[in-house]
Amino acid sequence: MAQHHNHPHGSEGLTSSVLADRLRRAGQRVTPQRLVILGALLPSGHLAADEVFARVEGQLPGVNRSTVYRTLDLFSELGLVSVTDLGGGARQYELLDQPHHHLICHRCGEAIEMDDALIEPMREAIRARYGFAPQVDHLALFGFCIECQHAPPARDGADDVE
Amino acid sequence: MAQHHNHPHGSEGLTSSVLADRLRRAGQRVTPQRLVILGALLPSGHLAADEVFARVEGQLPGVNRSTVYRTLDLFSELGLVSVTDLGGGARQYELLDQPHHHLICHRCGEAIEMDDALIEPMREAIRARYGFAPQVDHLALFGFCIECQHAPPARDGADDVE
DNA sequence: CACGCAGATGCAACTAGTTGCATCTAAACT
DNA sequence: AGTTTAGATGCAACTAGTTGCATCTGCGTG
Repeated sequence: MAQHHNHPHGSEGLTSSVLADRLRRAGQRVTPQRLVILGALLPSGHLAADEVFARVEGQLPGVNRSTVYRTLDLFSELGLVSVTDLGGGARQYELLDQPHHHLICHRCGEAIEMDDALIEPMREAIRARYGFAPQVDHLALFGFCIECQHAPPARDGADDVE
Repeated sequence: MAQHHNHPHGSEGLTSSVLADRLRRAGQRVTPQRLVILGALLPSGHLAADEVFARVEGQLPGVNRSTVYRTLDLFSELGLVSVTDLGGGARQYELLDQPHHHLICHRCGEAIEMDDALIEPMREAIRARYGFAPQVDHLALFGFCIECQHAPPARDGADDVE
């Protein structure tokens, strides 16, 4: 019900120029393609690579799909965007501001938003134990929601669960 | 009884018939394809869908790739196998016995094996807070390993890391 | 402000994964 | 055993994502 029009973990404070700076500081080149792709991600929440491509092509005809993929990949490695498989066929890309996470029900498909505080201890523990610095900004954990936990493992017949 | 002699998180104790039972108990049909696919996963660790397909086809000529995908998908939902994107192009499927996890370096690609104990608290917290039962048996977390943490974000030029 | 070149892009062919539909079959019920 | 049917499979066309290579360009250097 409560559809948040201002998405709760958006990127309100970010602008293209700030992002260009982040690119430059990371030792990466600032190209028109990269700026437009970044711009395409600014307004909304999750976007599939194809949706990004569509927006980008509108602004910069001739860009190639592989450039979009490669750039999204780069941004993900730079920690600028998160890549998440929400189980809906295509991975979802999102400009990263506030870390947030999803719990996705294998049975009914419901996605619950999860507080980052719940994974912070794990981050710490990993850092302490392995010296590894995890970038866990957008986790998708699959499992069963409270309603489906005791229901039979139906898949798309989707009996009377609602 | 030794827990594991060969691979550290294998499925030594499992046999086809046990797995067939698990299928049946879950209200799923037991078909030759499913048994062969299960069997293909028995011996080794990670397997890409395509490798599974190759093995299956050897035993049961005529099986279709989509059957393999659909079946692996089903098994994952039943909690029989884990699906993990290790960043190497194709997702890795593995018969699930001991939960285990990987820390993968964005820069050098190294994969560290992570103790399940580090994520158990998160599981608990999620259960307690949301009533959601997460199935986190094979997590892949990306980030930077201790060596690469202070190195420049090079990708495949792979300059002289020390 | 021209030059050089590491690195970014475009292109095309490829691999990986998904889906709608017709047919077939496991298993429930006579 | 024979019948029935929900659900599994095969097929084919499709979407999603990757990669090698030739060309182009951002940006550091003189």
